[in-house]
Amino acid sequence: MKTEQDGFKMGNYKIGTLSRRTGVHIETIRYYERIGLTPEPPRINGRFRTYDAQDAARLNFIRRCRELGFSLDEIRVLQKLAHGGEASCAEAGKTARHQLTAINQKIRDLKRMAKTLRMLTQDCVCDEEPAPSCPMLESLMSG
Amino acid sequence: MKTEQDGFKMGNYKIGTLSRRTGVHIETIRYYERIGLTPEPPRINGRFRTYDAQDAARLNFIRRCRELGFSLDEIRVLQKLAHGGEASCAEAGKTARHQLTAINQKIRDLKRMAKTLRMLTQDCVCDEEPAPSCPMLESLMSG
DNA sequence: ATGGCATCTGTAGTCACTACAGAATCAAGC
DNA sequence: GCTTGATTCTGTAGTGACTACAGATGCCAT
Repeated sequence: MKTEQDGFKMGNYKIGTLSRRTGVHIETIRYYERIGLTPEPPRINGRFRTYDAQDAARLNFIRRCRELGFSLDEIRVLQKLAHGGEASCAEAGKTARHQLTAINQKIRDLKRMAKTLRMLTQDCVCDEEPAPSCPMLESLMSG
Repeated sequence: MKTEQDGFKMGNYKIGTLSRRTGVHIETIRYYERIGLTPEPPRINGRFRTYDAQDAARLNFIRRCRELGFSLDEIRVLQKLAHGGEASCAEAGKTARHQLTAINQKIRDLKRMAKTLRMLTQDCVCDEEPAPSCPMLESLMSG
């Protein structure tokens, strides 16, 4: 039976378990700590980091924000807002809409790139009838 | 009237002019040279780099490829292909189609991100009626 | 001769990780 | 109790594609 000892409280776990539970790499967890995005956790015997459910929740929050394309600096802000009362919500909404605008711009850019690539690869029929020079590469060189 | 002297041939120019003509930053031009993407140009008095129209064409090729999302390593390959005869065209086409696939995947990812953000910011009506906690941040923390 | 650009080299910073090396410690089986 | 393998530790360096200096030198016009 598990008991409290060595500063290891019930329900706490080490970095490997936290990593498995959140899907965030161990090195990334330590990296977040190093840059001050997450707090320094207590240690067992002054050595092994220990985490609890709250740490896992915070890390999941960070992971989901990353999946939405927020930068670590933006996540720093969002984390503060998450504990900041009423005024925070409007701020958070602003940050999110700003991010949405940036993403939409990226989508437009990528669509333009895809369109150009489709045209270039359409011109490039060298698979069927080998030419002395490639129309695609020509186009890239002189376009 | 301009004449040839000090190893500066007619029609050649220095890095600043090349930068202005291609829209590639001076530092980036030197960076490309350092990593061996472009050849080392001759120097005036063993000091100032000199370029000609061919260098400008190569740099424009690189810039256009970058605008299409190719990595510098891919561009290295494409450059070789551009001088490689018939077999090269099929190779170049393959590289381009590969790049197109990657871009389409990125577009899908970004669309998913945008959709989630739209939903989150829709929930977040705090601008109109301030709530004690933000639905968007709640969702990010527990979703 | 002087002032103001342009260019030079070399190094370090950016972002968000990722990948080690080398040491220490833990956990489980015998 | 001992061994073996997994885990964790610290610290540093690498990635990609630049970007930003510092400090020196040189070119050109007035």
